Amino acid sequence: MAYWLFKSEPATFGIDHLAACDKMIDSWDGVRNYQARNFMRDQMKTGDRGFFYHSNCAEPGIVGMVKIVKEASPDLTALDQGDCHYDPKATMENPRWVMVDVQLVKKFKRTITLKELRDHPGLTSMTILQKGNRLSITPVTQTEWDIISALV
DNA sequence: GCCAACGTTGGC
DNA sequence: GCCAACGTTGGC
Repeated sequence: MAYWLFKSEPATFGIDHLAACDKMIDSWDGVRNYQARNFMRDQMKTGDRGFFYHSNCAEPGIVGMVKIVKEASPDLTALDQGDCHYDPKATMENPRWVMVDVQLVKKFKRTITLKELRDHPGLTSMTILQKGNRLSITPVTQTEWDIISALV
């Protein structure tokens, strides 16, 4: 089983949005970055776990845990001209982008803040903490997962 | 294939 | 709102 970190802006789609979904399941669509797409397409398996991270907000940090309940499938929002993630280069034959379905496992009682993550000596090599990192989906190691889980 | 210009991300 | 860092685009 692998571990991941899913970044999202709470103003657009936060953990409470996921909690409000039917069975607390939603498609992680709208990803328009090849590296992030490839993680979903090539590596994510049903049963994998992920942290839910809030970015671009007053208190950035990890706010909960999700699991993958459906592996990669075409992200059809790319074909929808009315969707804000519409991609004119996507076609039925080659949808170009994929999504996975995630289910909320747990909303944490508090936010594990970005500062807290940065200050932890065991997390210095975490991808999300590297300078200039902007990927919305990043792998998390077992060690990082365990450390962060213990902070909750 | 190079690379300048541009758009986006995201912490602060 | 600022701005550093990065990805994408498109002319050549």
